[in-house]
Amino acid sequence: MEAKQLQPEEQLYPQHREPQSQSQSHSPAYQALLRAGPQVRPLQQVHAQIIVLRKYRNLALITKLLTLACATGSISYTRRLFLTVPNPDSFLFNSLIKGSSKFSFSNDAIFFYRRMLLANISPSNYTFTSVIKACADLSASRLGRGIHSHVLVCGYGSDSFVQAALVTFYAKTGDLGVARKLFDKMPERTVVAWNSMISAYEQNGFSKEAIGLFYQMREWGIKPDSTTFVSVLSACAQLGAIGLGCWVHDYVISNGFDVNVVLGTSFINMFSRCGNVTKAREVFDLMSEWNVIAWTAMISGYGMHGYGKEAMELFGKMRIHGPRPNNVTFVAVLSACAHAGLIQEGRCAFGSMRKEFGLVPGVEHHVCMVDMFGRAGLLNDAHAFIKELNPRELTPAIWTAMLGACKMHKNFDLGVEVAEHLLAVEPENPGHYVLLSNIYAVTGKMDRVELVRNLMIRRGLKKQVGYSTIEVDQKTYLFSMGDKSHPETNEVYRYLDKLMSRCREAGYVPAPESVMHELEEEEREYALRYHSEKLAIAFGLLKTSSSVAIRIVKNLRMCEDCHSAIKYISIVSNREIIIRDKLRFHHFNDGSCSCLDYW
DNA sequence: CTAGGGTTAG
Repeated sequence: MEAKQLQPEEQLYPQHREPQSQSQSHSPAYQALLRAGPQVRPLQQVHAQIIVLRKYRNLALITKLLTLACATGSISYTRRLFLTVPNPDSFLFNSLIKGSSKFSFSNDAIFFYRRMLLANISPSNYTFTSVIKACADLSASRLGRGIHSHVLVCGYGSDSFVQAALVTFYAKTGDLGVARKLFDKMPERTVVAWNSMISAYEQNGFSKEAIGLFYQMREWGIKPDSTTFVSVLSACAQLGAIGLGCWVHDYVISNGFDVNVVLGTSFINMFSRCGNVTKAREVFDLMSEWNVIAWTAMISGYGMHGYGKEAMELFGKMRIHGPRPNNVTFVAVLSACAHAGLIQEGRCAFGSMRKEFGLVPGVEHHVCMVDMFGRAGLLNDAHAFIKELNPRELTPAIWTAMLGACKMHKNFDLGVEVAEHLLAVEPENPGHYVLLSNIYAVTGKMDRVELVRNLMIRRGLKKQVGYSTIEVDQKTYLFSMGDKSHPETNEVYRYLDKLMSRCREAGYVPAPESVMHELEEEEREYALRYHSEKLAIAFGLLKTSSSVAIRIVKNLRMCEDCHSAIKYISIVSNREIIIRDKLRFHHFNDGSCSCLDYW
């Protein structure tokens, strides 16, 4: 073995002397471990020396070796090492469980936890925090709840660290209510407890609740930290709440917070998703450290605004100065190409994934490629691309992208064929019914539309409800079609009617009824006039001064008629209107849209 | 001698 070739004494007693305090508190073997750091080969060498020097009964030494082994990412080495320890103590178990849950070896964390119980060693609050995190990461609901009762039996029910971990666990297993109950009953709520609960809401899509809790936290006089802001900014990004997002930015700057790479990336994401990609770039340029996530966030920001050239320029810089792009980076790059019609660049980037970066393209990348060809009207290229794929790679997502292209470029024969295939393999997805009925409607086959609609009803499926949000004075208002719950509903509808008649005077021609058919009964009453984005725009024009842009976030894609109407609204109201739909941004100004009708 | 909870990109 290695150890025979090495000269252990030399390794363990280096030429230079360590500082006194260090050499007093750490044995030479321990120092050797520290020098080796989290790298498998050096660790194995020190391990061999520990065996040669017969120090393998020193549990402190073995514990450090184990945690370092875990940190290398080699869980198999860690496991083998663990099995050689004759009598592990509680310290060793705690370190091991902590390490494996921290480095996402959740199953192993639970395995070690079980071994700990089998060895008759009582778990402590340290043990529980780690093992609960492992359960959270695995969404191991039953196991986690079992461990929760174990926590209570062992008397750690009111430990604030264990409680924070439990809040996160319940949030990740979908029990938001239980998480909130735990949070409410905490004897002392640390900033971490607040962060856990705010993130719990945000991660489950309850952005408004997350922001509400943030305001409550302020009322309680708890100072937020950068982790708080990461979650709050994520919520802002989801809602398009740029007012609050800017407030956070000012707060962070004026309170001298360090904008680390995580917080910086949150700002980039928030500003991009709230429609201000210039500001996102400013944050990017001011950061002092950039990881692959930060680069990807910025590229993706350009992409969703249709700034393909800027996205590719930044990607070019990343290739020279930045870290290795990963699969997510390529999703951002390829979708930027798709939204900007950069076919050649897209092909080239896709080809480089394997050749230059050793990355295997996945479903998401294939979808981007089909989407890119499809949008550009290159249906043959899209189809050819699909035919090149492995049969097992032909997921519904690929066909959905193809179907979208067929609808966009009015290739009905192929579209119907693809849609029927999709209906067969994913009968539970309402989106497919909607697209198929759209295709029938545009060809005037209204009897088929009715057929699809009835099929959908029989199968108990409901179309996703469209809604739009707008932020006024740092408050977010939500509008959906036909919803009249808003106190100023009548005013909004009246104003919208006036607005639309001015648009018609300016030359706007509404789409024919057949194109605008709706699948659900109640929606048929409200014709195209009342799609949610129009309501939100009307509200925004009523409530804001003429100097600010109207910013809307919509959960679905905009329909063609709204897209055309909003161009006219931007003329007659003389306002910049910025809409983020499900896929990308549309900046309307003076009668034209930044997407150049390419969407 | 050794250890502690929460957060980020499509």
